[in-house]
Amino acid sequence: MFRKTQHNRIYQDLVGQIQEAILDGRLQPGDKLPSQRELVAMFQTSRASIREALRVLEQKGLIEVKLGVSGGAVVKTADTEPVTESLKLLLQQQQVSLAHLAEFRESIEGDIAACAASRAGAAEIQRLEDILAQAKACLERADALPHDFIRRDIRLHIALAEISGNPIFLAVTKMMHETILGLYDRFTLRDRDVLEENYRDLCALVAAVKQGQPDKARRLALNHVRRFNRHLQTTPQISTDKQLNAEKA
Amino acid sequence: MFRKTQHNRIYQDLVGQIQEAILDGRLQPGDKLPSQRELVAMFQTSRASIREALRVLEQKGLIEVKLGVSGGAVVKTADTEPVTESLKLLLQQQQVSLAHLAEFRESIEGDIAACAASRAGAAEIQRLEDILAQAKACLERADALPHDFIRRDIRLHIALAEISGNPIFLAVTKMMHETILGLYDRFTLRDRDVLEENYRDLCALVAAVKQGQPDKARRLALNHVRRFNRHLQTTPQISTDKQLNAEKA
DNA sequence: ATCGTATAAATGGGTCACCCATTAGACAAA
DNA sequence: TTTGTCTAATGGGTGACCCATTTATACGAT
Repeated sequence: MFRKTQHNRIYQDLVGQIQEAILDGRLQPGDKLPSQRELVAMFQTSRASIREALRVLEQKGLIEVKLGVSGGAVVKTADTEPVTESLKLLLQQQQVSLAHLAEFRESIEGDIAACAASRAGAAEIQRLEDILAQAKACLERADALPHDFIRRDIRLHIALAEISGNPIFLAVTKMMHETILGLYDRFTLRDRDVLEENYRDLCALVAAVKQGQPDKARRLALNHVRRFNRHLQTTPQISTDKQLNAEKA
Repeated sequence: MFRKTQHNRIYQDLVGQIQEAILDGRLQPGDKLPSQRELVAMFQTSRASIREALRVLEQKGLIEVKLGVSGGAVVKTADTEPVTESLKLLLQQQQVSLAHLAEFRESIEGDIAACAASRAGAAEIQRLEDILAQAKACLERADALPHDFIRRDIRLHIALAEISGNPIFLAVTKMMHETILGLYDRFTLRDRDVLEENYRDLCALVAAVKQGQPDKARRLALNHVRRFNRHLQTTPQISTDKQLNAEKA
């Protein structure tokens, strides 16, 4: 029937107006907003309110604020980072288990690989092979940490998501791997055998992408993820701070 | 090699500390943060910095700030809203198309249905059938709007995601449908035929879940999504403000 | 002329002392 | 019991102010 009375907090109004200008295209990426003191004059409000609005716009990923003379708020190009960030928060709050992540990953990684296989050009394939070469170097150098290899592994999956051309795949992939990486410390994934097996999986996957075989790429990616998930399940798990906190309570 | 010197803006430190407390579980949903003036004393900083931090946390969907005595910042329960919000921003900046959403949805909706089919108990099936009954009523009542049916359609998909038992499926499903719903106004999806076809799809899908046939459920869900996506592609699209502005420029 | 250095100016970051509107609860009046 | 009023605590908002960073410019030594 009736709705709650609106408490128009000033900064919300400012955020709305500036956001609208950006989405309308009146403000293009790269454009500089007026200085805070000018905005104070334009909007007839206080600097504190202006700055609260800028903080929110910054958090939304719409602007970037730089320091010093000729600094100020600049409109950013759209990016998946805010989506990734909030997805991560959501997952961390809902106490998502590795099993959940694994199941979800099995659901999409194959399709990402298939998309990438059908859309990759020469430049994209070169990029994948560069990452593969780096990963190989990590395996062969005696002083390289397992962590270094894993970073390349993740970079390759993110590259595949980028090649897929679908920003949702990209955002979700980043979210998954950042979340998994945050859980890595809990696992002692140090077996050289496992890493080398991973590497062979990736080589085969990139080869399928190179040959433009979506179905083969999908199958290989799925097997890769499944094998990886099995390793996670059988690897001893180290307690996290969070769990320790929960036990204390 | 080197990283940019850190400009530890105070509010970022505050956001980090409070966010960490929430993610660690030291602050539970419903818990009240100290008042702004108390936080000033605790963190030895100014109220403006405190408030900038609260604005950011609010934007992240971690807290909610209420007015008046016994008001203040309260830890919120996790929600998909921030993800949806930033995804919508990406969409409006034309970085994500409906085709991207459709592709992503085809990638996971089948697996969600399959999970649900293998995990649904009697109570869950009853719930699905209740929603189906409501949807049927929406089709039969002359005064029901297409919008009402679509809301039931969405609720059924969300229920399936809940039954799947995987919070990532749930979060992603909510995100997808909230985003799609936001775009509905651009489409004239008013054909009764389309809605009834949708309804038959859902009936078959629920039946497969009831019979505990994951593969059949997966196939039906996938066909349902594909057919829906085809309708979106062939339905006349209504221009948005942004496109009108772009044409003017 | 060239190079380095000091200086000035503009910017965002941050603090402080205030004041106002909202709200819950205590309490009095009807 | 109901209604109105007062009070205190809270978040919202403001303006004056100072500081650190950054860039352009002026100026001086070579």
